Amino acid sequence: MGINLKDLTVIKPINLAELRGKKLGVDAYNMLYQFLSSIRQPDGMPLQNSEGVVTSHLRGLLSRVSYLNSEGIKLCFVFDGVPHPLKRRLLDERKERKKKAQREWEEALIVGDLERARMKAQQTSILTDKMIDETKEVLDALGVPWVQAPSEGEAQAATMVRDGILDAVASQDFDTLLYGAPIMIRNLTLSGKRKLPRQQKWINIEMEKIVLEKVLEENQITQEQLIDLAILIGTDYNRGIHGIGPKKGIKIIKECGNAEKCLEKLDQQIDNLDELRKMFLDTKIYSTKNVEVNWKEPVKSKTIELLCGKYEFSKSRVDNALDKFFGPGKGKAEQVTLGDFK
DNA sequence: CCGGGCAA
DNA sequence: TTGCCCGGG
Repeated sequence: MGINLKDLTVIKPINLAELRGKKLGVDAYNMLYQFLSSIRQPDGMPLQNSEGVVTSHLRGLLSRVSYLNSEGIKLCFVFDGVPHPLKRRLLDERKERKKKAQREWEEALIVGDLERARMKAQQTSILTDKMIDETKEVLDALGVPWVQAPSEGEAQAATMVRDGILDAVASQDFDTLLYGAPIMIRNLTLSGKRKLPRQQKWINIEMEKIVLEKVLEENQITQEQLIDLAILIGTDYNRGIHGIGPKKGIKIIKECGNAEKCLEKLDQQIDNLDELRKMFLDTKIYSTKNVEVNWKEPVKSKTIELLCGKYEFSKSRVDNALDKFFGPGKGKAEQVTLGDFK
């Protein structure tokens, strides 16, 4: 789930109005996974149609997309392609953790501990290729564009922002900054409330804007140093140096200048250092060039056929969502905000 | 996660 | 209006 760069980032709270008229590249996997894991019943079961086809991801997608669209925010979904081989270790670890969570979910159900059951169920979430295909089909029906990245979606999205095709990348993951996305948006949600795991507490979640240039400026480091720092802390693609977190990491990278010198000083080693850097730095290698994105009106009949027919959503819910693409709110899209968005 | 419904 | 709970498929 990326690295924790929160301590080093300059976070600016942002509201929906500031995003009006903006084109956002959505880290599709990131968003769908959140839906799949959180839209669940008390016992932990996801939503499904009468044939047992899971629909939580589509349920979340419909409300998120329609709402943001009614606010004049244009989304372009960016899907992950083939993961870099160095990610294998992480993916295998995740798979094991999910197996364990599956067992614990079943155990919690037997004991009747619903809260624990739900929590464990969330951890079992696996976004399948089928779900990804279903999502693309629904997006097509809604007229919402999507892009298939050859490798990491975040690299693709970052490139599109740098190329001026999009305004920002929407993701929870700070990796987005490593890929050089000039602007990222976190917590692209509607209601600001979220339940804290294991606790009765609710906290307010605000949308956040993070400008890469400001992060570098604030820490007095270069993009290359940010990447080296992340590698020292540990990324999805490599284990970090034990005892080095954001705090010690920033200190030592500024002191030594680059990862090699840090490693020398710490008498440590990191495999594939150059390959890791290349992946974050030469993003274009891992992105498709000349992609085009177009926003269209939803095809109502197709949307209803899919969501109400195949997935058995209620007609009123789908109608309501579709209205947000046409109804009174549509005018908001025209009130494009000016300025350089920084 | 989010919207609708209903209570305060 | 605001807050909380529930159901969604």
